[in-house]
Amino acid sequence: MRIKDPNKKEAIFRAALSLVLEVGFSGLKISKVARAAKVATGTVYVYFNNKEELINQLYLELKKRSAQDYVKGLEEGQSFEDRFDIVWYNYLQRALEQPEEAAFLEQYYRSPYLDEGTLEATEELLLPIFSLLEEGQDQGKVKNLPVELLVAHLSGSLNELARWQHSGKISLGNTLKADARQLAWDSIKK
Amino acid sequence: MRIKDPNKKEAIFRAALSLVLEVGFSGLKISKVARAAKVATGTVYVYFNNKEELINQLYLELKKRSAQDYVKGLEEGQSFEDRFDIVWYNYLQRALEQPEEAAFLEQYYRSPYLDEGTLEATEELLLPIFSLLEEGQDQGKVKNLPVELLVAHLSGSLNELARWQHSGKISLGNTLKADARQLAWDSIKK
Amino acid sequence: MRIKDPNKKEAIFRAALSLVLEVGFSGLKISKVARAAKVATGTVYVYFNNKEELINQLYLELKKRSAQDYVKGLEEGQSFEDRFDIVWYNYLQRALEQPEEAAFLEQYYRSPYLDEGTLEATEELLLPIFSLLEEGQDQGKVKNLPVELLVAHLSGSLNELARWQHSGKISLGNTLKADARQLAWDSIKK
Amino acid sequence: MRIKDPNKKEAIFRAALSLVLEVGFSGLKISKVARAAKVATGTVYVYFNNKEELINQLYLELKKRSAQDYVKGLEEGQSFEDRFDIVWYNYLQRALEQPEEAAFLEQYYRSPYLDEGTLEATEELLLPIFSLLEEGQDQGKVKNLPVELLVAHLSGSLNELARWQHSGKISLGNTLKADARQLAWDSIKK
DNA sequence: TATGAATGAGGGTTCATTCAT
DNA sequence: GATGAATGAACCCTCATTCAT
Repeated sequence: MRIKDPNKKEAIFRAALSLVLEVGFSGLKISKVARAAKVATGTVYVYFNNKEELINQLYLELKKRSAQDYVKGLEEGQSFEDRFDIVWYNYLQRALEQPEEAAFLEQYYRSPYLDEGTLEATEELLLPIFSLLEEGQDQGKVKNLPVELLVAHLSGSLNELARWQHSGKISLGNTLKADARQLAWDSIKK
Repeated sequence: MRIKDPNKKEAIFRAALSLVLEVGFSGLKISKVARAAKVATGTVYVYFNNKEELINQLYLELKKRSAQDYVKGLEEGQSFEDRFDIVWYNYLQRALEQPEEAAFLEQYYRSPYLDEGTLEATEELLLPIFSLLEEGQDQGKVKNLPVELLVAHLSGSLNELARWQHSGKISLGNTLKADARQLAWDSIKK
Repeated sequence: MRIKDPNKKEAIFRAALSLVLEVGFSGLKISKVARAAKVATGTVYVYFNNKEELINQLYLELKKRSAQDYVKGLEEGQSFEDRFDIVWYNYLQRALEQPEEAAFLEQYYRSPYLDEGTLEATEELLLPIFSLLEEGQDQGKVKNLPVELLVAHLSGSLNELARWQHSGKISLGNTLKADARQLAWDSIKK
Repeated sequence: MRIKDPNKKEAIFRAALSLVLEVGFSGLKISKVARAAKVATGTVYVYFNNKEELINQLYLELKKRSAQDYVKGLEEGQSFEDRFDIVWYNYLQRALEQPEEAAFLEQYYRSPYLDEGTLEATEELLLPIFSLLEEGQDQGKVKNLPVELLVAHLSGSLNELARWQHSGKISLGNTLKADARQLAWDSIKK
């Protein structure tokens, strides 16, 4: 018996992701995914039981990878301000570099494929960010508002910046990124 | 002879909108829209040549209505701060009251129905908001950053707040709304 | 009560006929017929109970008109040869001048609208032609073959000539018409 | 892996043909074709991109097959009269045996599916018949008229005979066939 | 009678999924 | 496991017919 090829699963993920950016969620056809991944249609069903499972597994995968990215570079002994900066830049960086991801997630949340269980499984992935902000509050550096409010505010701003950049309405060079970070910081700082 | 019933067009709009929130864009079937609007399938085609046209007209309609809402209550002689407040609250209010609208717009931008021409037709609708911020900059009250950056930041934050409220992750009472407005204000003020 | 307008019925007939030539039988939509006849869709149903009836009445009408045309100019005292000539030319003339009619009839015979009763009602219309050939046989001028065979042969040839003319594959001037008549005559003459 | 089954394409052709005879061109529904061919609806689309393509490919196929039939039995060294006889009988035979073909072709020429390119592709298929008549003219056996006129006359007559036979208005036994051939021959012979 | 908006059954086509190889 | 032909439910849209005016 041959063994499942992890490269193929990854290729299918990649294909699905790039297709969502290209043709939207409603244009995501299994046959197109297969062609883009250079496998046969039926092969997709070797790795996923059905389209829903493919989409939900892809969601999970994306969330895990992004969560890892957000905390990249965080180390013991860094000041709160430094840690905030790192996370903020990580988040922006990923949003800018992976426009497919945002496209996918936006569509996923509104789609009939959304699975409550899968959703819950990813909630904890943002815990490090919540903790970070609580840490800032404990140090008296961040406004004493519900962290959910702060996270919604910050992530909403960041995602929108990436969207506008992607659609060409703004052009984020290093200066503008720093300006945006300043906006974020000014808003939450005590 | 019966004459075209404007209520029907509106009913179809409403039905389409609420279905997008319910089942997503990819679940938006004309037959379902018709049923929800309490008309026959064919009737939809009396008012719209095809699905694409329905969706684009709905987009235009939503944009126009929201643009009108944003500037509601603005009057001559108000201070910049007051005007900012009004627009900010108007925006939040509409986002909270019309979750279908956000659902529709998010999906529209990613859909194959997106029409460049239709898009352009709505660009000017945000001009009043851009002007307002420029007014604040002229008065030395708002940071001298590209207004696009400011608008992306503010609207991204507001939309995300509405999303989190709608999904139950936060609960925006009057106090929290005021807090959020403070976040916004602190971020852009000079 | 207003009275049915015979001009409208005729206009509908004309519209239907010209549309069949233009778009074929399967492209014959009641709404298009109505538009072409400059009446409202519903008006068609004032004059005909349904599409089938419209088509069958049109068929009958065409058959009657053409049968009248075929014997136009026939008079007492003409020789058989002259009478054959007249009928042959009449038939060709009508086929050439009314390409819509041929288009309609060909499609009608193959269509699900074909009605056995309507068909029978037109059989007698060709009797004069059958009689004419029998007359020729009685005079020893025409081959003693079943007249149906002769009529099929002659009408098939004539219709095809008109078709080729209409499609541009031949160009029937007076000389060629006379040549074709000679072909016909040589074939049936004893 | 299954491979495309050529029998299926042929089965679809057959099904389409017999349906045209049965219910006419406008009654030709892909779903009915599929059922008659004993395949699923979608399978038709494995072999043809759409209805138009099915119809045009069928047209081409029929034309090719009939053109082959017409010259069956022709051999070197046969006299012109023998060759004319063979082709004339071949043509009649096919018309009698394949009434679906005539039904299909008549409708095709009047249909919106008619494709100019496909049409041209079949024009050369009749060349052998044109050549045959020219040969007869060269030998001084056939009237010196445009061969198009002769072909229109002969084929029109033959097709109509087959139609009348099929509709029961005549009954072509061997004697009557010979009579009809004599009609044809008398008409074109010098 | 005349109109054209409204209806809904039905057709062409797509595509998630299955299955024979 | 891999393939892609085969399947058929379901979608968009059309159009004969009806109906309110």
